[in-house]
Amino acid sequence: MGLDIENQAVKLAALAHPARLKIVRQLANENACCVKHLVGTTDLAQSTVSQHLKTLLKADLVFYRTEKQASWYEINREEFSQLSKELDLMFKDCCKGCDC
Amino acid sequence: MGLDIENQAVKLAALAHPARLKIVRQLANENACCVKHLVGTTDLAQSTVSQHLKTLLKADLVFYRTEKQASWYEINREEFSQLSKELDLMFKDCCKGCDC
DNA sequence: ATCGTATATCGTCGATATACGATGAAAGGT
DNA sequence: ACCTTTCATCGTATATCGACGATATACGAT
Repeated sequence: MGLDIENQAVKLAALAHPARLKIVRQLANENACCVKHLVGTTDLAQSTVSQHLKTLLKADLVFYRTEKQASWYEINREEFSQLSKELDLMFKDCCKGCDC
Repeated sequence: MGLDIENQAVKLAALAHPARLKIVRQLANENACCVKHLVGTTDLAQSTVSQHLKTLLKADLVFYRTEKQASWYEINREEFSQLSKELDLMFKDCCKGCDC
């Protein structure tokens, strides 16, 4: 059971921006970060970072929880793993409809 | 030597559209297709398909050659392989700055 | 109650993306 | 020479993205 093509496109689009890639790397390194910390590691306004996080959240690439007055975003490794595998299969799938 | 973050974003953006994902799958299955054939497998105008192919070409995800009056686009498996690997590393890279 | 901190959302605006039809170039066939 | 096929590019209309500042919300501290 793979992702449908629309869902794949949403996830890929969520990653298709340098700022969001940086955020994802940061999350991968620290597992979870609050927004203020991510604002510190990028040179973007807080509202812009929140917007990027919303994009990642909608694509299910991160988890979200609040703790006290802070919001914590955590990387969703399962989804990354699946996306990576599907990308790998995508270009290897050279034999649909033939016998090799 | 990995791709820089801008290049990663360009490649991911090139894949972040259902029509281009379908085109890529078609190319993966048949290795190479001419434009007319790809127009037949999508429900888009020929000019739109050409535009999508240009996007994939700029991201180095496909090769291009002309043969007779046709243009052939071929999947670049090397680039897909690298992108897939980097995506895989991205979310696994939990240990930058520690010893594990 | 008020203040300060952390975050989300809104409104705006320029830039980019996406779709189409029209047009033109290249090459093959008659 | 002329027509057809195949494709790229241009022009245009519309939608979405990406950035910011301003504002709203939530909550802990004083």
